[in-house]
Amino acid sequence: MKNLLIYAFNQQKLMEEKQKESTQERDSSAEKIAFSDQMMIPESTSSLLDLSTDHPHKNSSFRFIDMLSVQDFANPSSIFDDLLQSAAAPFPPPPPPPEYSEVVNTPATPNSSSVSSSSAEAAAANDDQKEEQDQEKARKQLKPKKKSQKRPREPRFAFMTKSEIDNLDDGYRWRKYGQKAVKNSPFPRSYYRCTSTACGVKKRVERSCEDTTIVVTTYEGTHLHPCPLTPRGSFAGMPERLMLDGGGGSSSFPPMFHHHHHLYQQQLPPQPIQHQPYFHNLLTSPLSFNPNPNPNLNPNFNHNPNPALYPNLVRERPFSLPALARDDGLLQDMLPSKVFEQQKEKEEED
DNA sequence: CGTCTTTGACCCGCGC
DNA sequence: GCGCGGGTCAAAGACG
Repeated sequence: MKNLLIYAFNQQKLMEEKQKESTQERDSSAEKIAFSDQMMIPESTSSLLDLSTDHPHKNSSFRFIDMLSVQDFANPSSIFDDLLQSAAAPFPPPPPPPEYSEVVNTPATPNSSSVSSSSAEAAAANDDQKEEQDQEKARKQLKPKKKSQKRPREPRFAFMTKSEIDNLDDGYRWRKYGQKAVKNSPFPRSYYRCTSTACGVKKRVERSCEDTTIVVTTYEGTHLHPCPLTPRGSFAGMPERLMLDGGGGSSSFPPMFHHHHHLYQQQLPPQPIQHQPYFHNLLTSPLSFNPNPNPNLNPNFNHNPNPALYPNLVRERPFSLPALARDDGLLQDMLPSKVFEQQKEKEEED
């Protein structure tokens, strides 16, 4: 299986940033364009992870979690910890705790009336619902929908994976609850929800229409439970502490990012890594997103790996950024417009 | 029988 | 107001 991790992002931060920009830079048309779909890509994630070469598990049944399981959990911190810190650096509140309230997690929309739509209002809405339910029942047999209760966007993180498998196994159990055709794309977008009760984490999986080997996975929300894996032995040989951390716990993100983070923290460990076949390519992608070259955001991150240190660089088929730039849907949501611009310029030069 | 996928319908936000 | 598109629901069916 080929896997290619490219980046992650916190879209909520983007929303805030977007709003900031829209108010502060309203006069700059160029900026307006730039932020139409801009994302922040913290440096810690601004490189593409290429897991495709020298992989011992060539068969298609290789599971995503297998790849994830090689992480070194001596350092249990998630890459997203850094990622969030990085992304949040210019912005005030860090991502909400698992028991976040809607207020906390409300997007920075000043005129949004949803800010106060937390428990009290929900209770009131419950009373209303009872009455409305009778009416609704009489009217239709549709389920009573919650009124006036806008759901704030959960923090979202997306990454691209070079894989032939759409639904990558990240250690959690997901239930597919929807599938929609994506505009301008022959590939549908699938919607998954974590099967654990009271865990509202969702993910969307979409395949790039330009590079069909690339799967875009967007995680939304925070896992409130440990990683349920796994009866199938995916964590075989994994240290217990790893299981405890397991990508769940405090981190809502795929366990792989722990490893990712770890590698970046070490900037390629000097000693040979046992699991290197999986991950030592991660830093060596020919594609390096770095729209925000601020070393202060994450000093641990080596965003410009030395090719001499990473001999596997450019071993895999180069990621088609122009193709991505033309992609629609999630890809456009996630790729920074600056990347698009740079690619455009490049194309124009050619 | 429980779990999961499929799929059409519905809801809702947004832009025009 | 209307249409469009994204996101979600839930019934029905498949599967082990």
